[in-house]
Amino acid sequence: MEDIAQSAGVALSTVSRALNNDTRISLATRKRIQKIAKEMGFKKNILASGLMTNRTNIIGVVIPQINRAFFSSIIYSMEETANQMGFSLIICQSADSYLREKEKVETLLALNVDGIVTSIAVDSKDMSHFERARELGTPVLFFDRIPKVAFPVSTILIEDAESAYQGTVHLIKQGYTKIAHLAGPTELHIFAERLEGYKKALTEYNLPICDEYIRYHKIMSHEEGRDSTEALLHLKNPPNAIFCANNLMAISAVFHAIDQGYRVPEDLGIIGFSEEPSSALMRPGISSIKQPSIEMGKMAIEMIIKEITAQSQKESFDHLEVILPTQINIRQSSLKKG
Amino acid sequence: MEDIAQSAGVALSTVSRALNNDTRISLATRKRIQKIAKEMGFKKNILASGLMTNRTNIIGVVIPQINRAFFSSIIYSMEETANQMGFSLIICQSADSYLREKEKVETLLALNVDGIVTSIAVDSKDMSHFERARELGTPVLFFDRIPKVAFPVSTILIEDAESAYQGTVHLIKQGYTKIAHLAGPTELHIFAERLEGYKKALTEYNLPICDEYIRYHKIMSHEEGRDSTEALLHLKNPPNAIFCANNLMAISAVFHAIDQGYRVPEDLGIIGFSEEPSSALMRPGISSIKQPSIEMGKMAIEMIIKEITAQSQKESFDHLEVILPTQINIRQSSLKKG
DNA sequence: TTGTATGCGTTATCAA
DNA sequence: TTGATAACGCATACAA
Repeated sequence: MEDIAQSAGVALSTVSRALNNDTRISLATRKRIQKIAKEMGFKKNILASGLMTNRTNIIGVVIPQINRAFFSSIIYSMEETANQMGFSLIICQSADSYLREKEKVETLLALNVDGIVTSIAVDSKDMSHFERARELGTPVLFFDRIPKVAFPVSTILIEDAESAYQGTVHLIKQGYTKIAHLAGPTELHIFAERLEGYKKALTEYNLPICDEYIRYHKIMSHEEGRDSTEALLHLKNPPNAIFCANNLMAISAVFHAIDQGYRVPEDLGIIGFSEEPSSALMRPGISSIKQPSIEMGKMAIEMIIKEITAQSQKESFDHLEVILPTQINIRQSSLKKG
Repeated sequence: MEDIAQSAGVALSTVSRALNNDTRISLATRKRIQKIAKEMGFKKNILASGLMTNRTNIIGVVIPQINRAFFSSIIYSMEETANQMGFSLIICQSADSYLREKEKVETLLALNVDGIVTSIAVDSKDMSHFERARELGTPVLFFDRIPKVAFPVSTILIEDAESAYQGTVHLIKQGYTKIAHLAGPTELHIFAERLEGYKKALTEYNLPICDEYIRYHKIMSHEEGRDSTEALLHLKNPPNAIFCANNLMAISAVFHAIDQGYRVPEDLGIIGFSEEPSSALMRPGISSIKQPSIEMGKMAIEMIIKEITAQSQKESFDHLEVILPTQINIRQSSLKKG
């Protein structure tokens, strides 16, 4: 910057102001200085700038694991949105560990990120790390996996209970009478909700809620899905449909059943929650409740930036609790009636 | 830090040294200061620190698009590795646009990242932005999609040509005689290599290289794969096997062919390059050449950190050109002989 | 082993 | 409208 000042014959502070488009500097010199800066290939040091302004234009993102279709789609959308708005993203994985989540949040705060957007770990014991962020004046936003306890920040969710209800009702209406559920870890709000939606549908249609039809999973991996499907099919009174709390388990269930000689959807109807890119491509196509991951990512970044902006201008900001609708994509795997 | 200094009754600089574990400070006071710092919940401002040290412990990653199985798996592995080594990752998408890639690199440099790890965009015209990084002393590493022109940085590749050759030979040995190729954009080194490997196999086994059997794609999306498969199957002399340069097109090809009444693998054998998580789960299982994405991500981060470390200690560093082996996973989609 | 003083690159304050 | 200078939070050369 000093070189520019010399070259333009002005003071350092003038250069700074000109580059920040400060209207107090005459348009003429502003343009002139900006031109020189460009010629000299000047790029301002955001660290130094951030030291004074307390703004880095970096948003920290903490998610359990990036290489899952839902999260990678969210991150895709977040980065696209952040890019458009002039922000960068530091992305961290908690690996579903409370301790690591906590460390990551500390690191993000040490890096002076402008805000933190997160989907919490399964075993997050308390929210002290996020409270600390708020104390330091760093906005926090939760999406998808939000804390069960109320917390004064914005949240973005989908209609988990309602969607699970709809998915189960769909199975019932297709004529399936014995419906099992591959559940996620119900410590997490979203999976508890999905379980509730499933139960509500059964109750409403006078079907019994049968404990051995409900299986809980921690990782919700292919292996877990396969093993649970195996177990269900070996019951004395096996189910004829399965509602899965994620999509990977649904895929496992479909193809494990087929491998065992069952016909899908005739003998066993299956619907999953959330989609893989290939869900629609494979045969049978996997029915699923599609989460609006693109919208969710976009909205999360837009909301946190709004809060960041409000905060740096010392305006008040009302936290929002957004609930996004899902879309139920019925494919062959649950179409008994065709 | 000043508060700590007061509380400990020492000078600011002593605190700084103690927190950095400088051995010139006696172990006793070091421990004492560190304890006080922890009690006071002190976290050093990495921005301010980076201003002096020129180290941020942030690595910039620029990839075309994050929500693709290969890249999200790489990023997963990179973040895991970076986390272990005390680094954070800023992740940017180029969306396969030269301009955006260039802007992103500029931003990363303005943020004083310690290094840049990247897989270049399809239409990257020149490498001036990466040259600039090098001029500024910021190490650069290319993986997977590397520039065609030589560039004095480390690179990590897989055996593209050899793997494509092996995949094609596999099809030939299964008894397929008319083998098509769904190619990627050959502006990119890796896809040019895959095409060459395919051609080499045909030549070696005295099969003709037939222009209408080779189809080029830019996005390599599901739609492109489906349309190309459709076109191939409508040829007067249609192929009886397809080697695909990515996996999404392979999945599209398999299920489009099945939908059209072809039997896979009997009528049409298909093998893809790179895997989706569900490749092994679906029926037929999709044969594919598995890229070692986890190893690649790990190695990329380890190598760039080595270079960063060498650089900050002003040691010399020899750039490496690593080539990783692939693994060919034969599944039902290409097993004509069973 | 510790303290003092200065610098990193930028923005903000105050004066001109 | 511009300039001089302090300040941001930390690290380091030099002095003690």
